[in-house]
Amino acid sequence: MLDLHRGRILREVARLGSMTAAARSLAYTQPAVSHHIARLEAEVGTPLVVRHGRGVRLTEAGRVLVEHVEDVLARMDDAQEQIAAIAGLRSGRVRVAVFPTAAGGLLPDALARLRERAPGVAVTLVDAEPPEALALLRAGDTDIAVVFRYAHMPPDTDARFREVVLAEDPLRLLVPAGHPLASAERPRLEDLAAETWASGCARCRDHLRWACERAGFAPDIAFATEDHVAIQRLVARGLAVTTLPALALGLHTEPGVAVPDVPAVGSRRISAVVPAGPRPPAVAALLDELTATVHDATAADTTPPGAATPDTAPRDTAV
Amino acid sequence: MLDLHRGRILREVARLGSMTAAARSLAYTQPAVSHHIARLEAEVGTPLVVRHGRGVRLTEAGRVLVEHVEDVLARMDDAQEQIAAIAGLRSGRVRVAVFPTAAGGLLPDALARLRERAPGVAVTLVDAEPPEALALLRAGDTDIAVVFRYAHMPPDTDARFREVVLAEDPLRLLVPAGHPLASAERPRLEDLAAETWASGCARCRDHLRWACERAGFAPDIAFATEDHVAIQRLVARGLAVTTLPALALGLHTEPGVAVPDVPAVGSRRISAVVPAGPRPPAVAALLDELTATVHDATAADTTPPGAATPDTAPRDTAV
DNA sequence: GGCTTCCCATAAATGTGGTTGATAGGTTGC
DNA sequence: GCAACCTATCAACCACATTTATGGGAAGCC
Repeated sequence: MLDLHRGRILREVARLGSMTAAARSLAYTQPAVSHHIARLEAEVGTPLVVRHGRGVRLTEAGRVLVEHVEDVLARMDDAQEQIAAIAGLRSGRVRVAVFPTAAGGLLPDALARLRERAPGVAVTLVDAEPPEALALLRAGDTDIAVVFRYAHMPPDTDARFREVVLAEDPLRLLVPAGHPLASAERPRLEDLAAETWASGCARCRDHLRWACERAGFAPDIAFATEDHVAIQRLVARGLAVTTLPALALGLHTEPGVAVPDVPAVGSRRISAVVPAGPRPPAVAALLDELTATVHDATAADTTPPGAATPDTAPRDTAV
Repeated sequence: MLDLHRGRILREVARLGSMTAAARSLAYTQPAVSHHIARLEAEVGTPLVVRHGRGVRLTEAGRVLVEHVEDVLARMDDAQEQIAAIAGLRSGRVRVAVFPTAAGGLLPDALARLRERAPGVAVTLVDAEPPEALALLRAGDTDIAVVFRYAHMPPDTDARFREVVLAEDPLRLLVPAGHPLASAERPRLEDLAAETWASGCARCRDHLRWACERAGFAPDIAFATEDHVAIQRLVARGLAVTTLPALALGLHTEPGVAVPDVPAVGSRRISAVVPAGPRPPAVAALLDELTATVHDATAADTTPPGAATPDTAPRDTAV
């Protein structure tokens, strides 16, 4: 059996062309290196190096061996790295800051999967709207920020972080059951413009205004609440119409509201933002489970036909 | 650095599901195996096995490591096999630099024999006059230099190399057919001195001048060409006389030239020069076949009675 | 050519690490 | 609850790797 330790010494001899230099490089004495090479040669039964001027050159057999050793050493490094990742999952910690809807609609499933895969990882979760979540991330007070961004909002480019796109969350139109729009195949603009609107958080309101403006009217927004149950109940009572992300709709659908079978009226992009650079194993694992969760969910879910996953597999992009 | 030896022990533990069984299988004691696993775990910083009923099971980290170890062990076996192939002449490479006459008169037969004995050995051949061949050898750009040396040339003593004498190549006198000297049993000095001479390479010319001077005259050298066919044709046309090594004469004998049955007018020593020290198997094999080739050739060949192999069997001597 | 410098090979002494044998603790199955 | 079996730990022994010391050679530089 060839000893990898000796193989590494041979590699160093090959690289430096001298046993003495290899000894220096490896913090050995020269006779130690000499001895190891001799042992290696005895084991394989053929010369591996020949003296050449000052120093030594490899024979063909030596070159062949070094080539294999190179690959093997790289492979062992891989193994060690992989094990370190697993070891990290044994005692890791992840802090997640996540906007409320995802805290209910995405994280529980992802965390359950993580618990199964890495029971030792301790997860703490705080809910925070995207700006606050990113602030926490910048301050180093969270490891992952799960955020969303509407199309009209500019992506802030901060090279210190990476955005992993998780899903496109389509916006559905919500009207009271029995409302004329409930059965309309294509809502007419003037009908929408005549409605009273309810809306959620500040960013959602901004988006609603932006989208309506682009369509050619200014919505009459009479109600504003971040609670998606409350907002649905306002609709159910016939007080307003609204738009709601499919994710929120999946958490709770109030009786008395109708979701017209019309194309999505827009969408928001849900992403996980993490610090750039190497990720601690626990963080990488939770990211994995997050992407896997949304992938499984959208694959199984046929209700929201506009609910499109990103065209390509979730990939890292500069924020 | 992960020790492959321990990796193999872990593999056996994984295979058999028990340290005791692995110890039996590897002819170790149980504590030895236990100790090795513990060391391995200390090195990677995470448990690799967990007790499970009677025996042990691998953790995920353990499974990952075993997987890598399997591949690495296979790879090391490949390496050993490949080296064994080189050592066993089933593979390998030899580079030969050889002077032109020997490239035609010696190498083809020797290489054919080598091919038969070691079909896997790849040979590359370049022709080079002795000084260039030795330069290639010194630079490490060839494994064997086949060279010749006239008696008047001093052997250069370079302890880094070994000279294996292959043959003494006698110089034959060549005259036009029908020439008075063609039938002379002993050419008279004044007849030779009166002739016009042709000669080959620079070293051959030097030797001709040196030999003639020793005999007591200065030759009139009118023609110089390294091509031994050209030189023979000059003789055949009656333009000159010359000397030619028997080896060259064996390659081609031009109609119209006569080789007087007189003692050889000198000789050159043909040698193979190789780096001192242990020889790669393929190099040693080609050296063998070279000596065997000249031995067989001179044994079978009765035409040049003066063509003497060295008194002793070819042996290594410092150049 | 003689000198210095650098490199490899070998031999003996030393220290670290592997192996062994004995033993204790824990789990399974009857 | 007992017996069988397996792993963990400890101390002693042994082997091997490494070091220190030394000699021989080759390369480069006056």
